[in-house]
Amino acid sequence: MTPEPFLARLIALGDIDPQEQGAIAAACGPSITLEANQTIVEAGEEPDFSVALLRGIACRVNDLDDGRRQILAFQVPGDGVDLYGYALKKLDHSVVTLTQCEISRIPHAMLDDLVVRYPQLALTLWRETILDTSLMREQLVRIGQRPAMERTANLFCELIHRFESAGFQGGEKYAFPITQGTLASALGISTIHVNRILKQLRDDGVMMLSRSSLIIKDRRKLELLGNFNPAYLETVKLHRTLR
Amino acid sequence: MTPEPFLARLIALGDIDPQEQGAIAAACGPSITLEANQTIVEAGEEPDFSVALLRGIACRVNDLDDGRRQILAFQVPGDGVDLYGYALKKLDHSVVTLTQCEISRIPHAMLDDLVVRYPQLALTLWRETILDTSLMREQLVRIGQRPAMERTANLFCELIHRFESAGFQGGEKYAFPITQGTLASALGISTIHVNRILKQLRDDGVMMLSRSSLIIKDRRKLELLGNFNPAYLETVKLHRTLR
DNA sequence: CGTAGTCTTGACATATTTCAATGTCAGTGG
DNA sequence: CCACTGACATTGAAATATGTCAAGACTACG
Repeated sequence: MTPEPFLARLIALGDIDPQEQGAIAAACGPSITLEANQTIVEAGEEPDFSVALLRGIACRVNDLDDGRRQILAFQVPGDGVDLYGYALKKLDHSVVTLTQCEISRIPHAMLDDLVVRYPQLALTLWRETILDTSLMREQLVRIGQRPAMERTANLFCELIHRFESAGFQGGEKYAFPITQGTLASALGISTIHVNRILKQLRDDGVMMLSRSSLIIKDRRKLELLGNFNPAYLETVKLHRTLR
Repeated sequence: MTPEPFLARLIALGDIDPQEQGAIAAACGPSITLEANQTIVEAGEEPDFSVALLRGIACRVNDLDDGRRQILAFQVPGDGVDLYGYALKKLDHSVVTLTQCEISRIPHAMLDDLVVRYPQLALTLWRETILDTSLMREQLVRIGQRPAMERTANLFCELIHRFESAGFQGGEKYAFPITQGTLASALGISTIHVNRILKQLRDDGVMMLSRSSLIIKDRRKLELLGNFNPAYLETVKLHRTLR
């Protein structure tokens, strides 16, 4: 029942004392397992709970009427995937699983209680939603300013970095059962173009994305190609505390 | 000294009682006037205050080392332009003025006090940052999924909508002293292409963007071209309260 | 063993960028 | 009042990146 990855993340984000940790743990519902390609929460809903991702990869998506889909952000274990729904109530985008996932629900009523009793905790949850926004800003720069190759390489740099922060020390091989079509929705380019870019990365000995694993051959070169600067991922370490 | 537009926005966003309103008003520093193209806060800084925009148009930007610039969001009067800096401390992007602006600073120390004393206010400020994120998500869809014409029309639809919400009932003419180069940075296309799109919109009798004003000839057509659905802007009306 | 989903590749169409030249306008100082 | 300047806008032509279409190959799974 203990939602470790989520707790670990909050502790990394804020100065949470044992009492607060206990309160959070108590607020988290039992772990639920979902298959790949299932909707965790859907745009337009007004759920009375928020969700923490404990295992697996999910993503936030915004769908247009005509079927176009933009992936806004990938989510890794420990992320609060719809905390924004707590402050906002009505969801303006969906969260769906990309692999099998394990999640835990946190009733909004419990959060009401927590934020009133523990201002520091409220601030930390607030910070979690803001860091999420940080990723989205970076995604915006990626899609708005970087050409396809740089864009793709840059995204993989971020993902590797985040996998490591979430505790996967893959070395050079990572489990990554994500289709090229999914990558296309994230990168804002066509599936076929994703394929071409991946081929080039493969041919150039930079990385290989096969069926369900990602193999990094030359991380240095990948970071160069992606013009990657991890500064925005390290902001995590800097934060204010009310104590 | 009263930061009306900002107060008005918070009241619209949350259930703020008179005592809380007074506390916010007291926390806001004197109004400061800035010229166009000045930096309000800069990425990398760790300011000890946050800023509310009272008059004028500003934008959040993320600059790359090599000079590329992505505009993340436009800001209109009433917006809190760097509240995220309160929760995060170290800024990961800059905010710059696009026109002459009037701002007010709110010391973080005051905010510390406010969020501890008034949980409802903390939630409202949190919500303000989240709504900001909503706009960024929409920007992401715009840039990732919409071709240049739709993208441009869609952005103008959003801007008009927000100008109106902020109290400008222009009818068909809006003050909009924004250069095509700025629009290009926001839209993720080249300045020259922006020019071509604007020409087409002009030739088709949809809208005209001249020196410093925006004239909407056929709003219906603009919304059609932009595939505009204002749902995400209306989320504002739905929110939870701790009372 | 077939089927469905994904991946791969090539040829071609289109959108967008880049380059280069010219035009417009507001402000400035003679 | 006029010439000059600098920032911005406009346009065309050529180059490039990316999308679309079509066909075949691979793989997992029933």
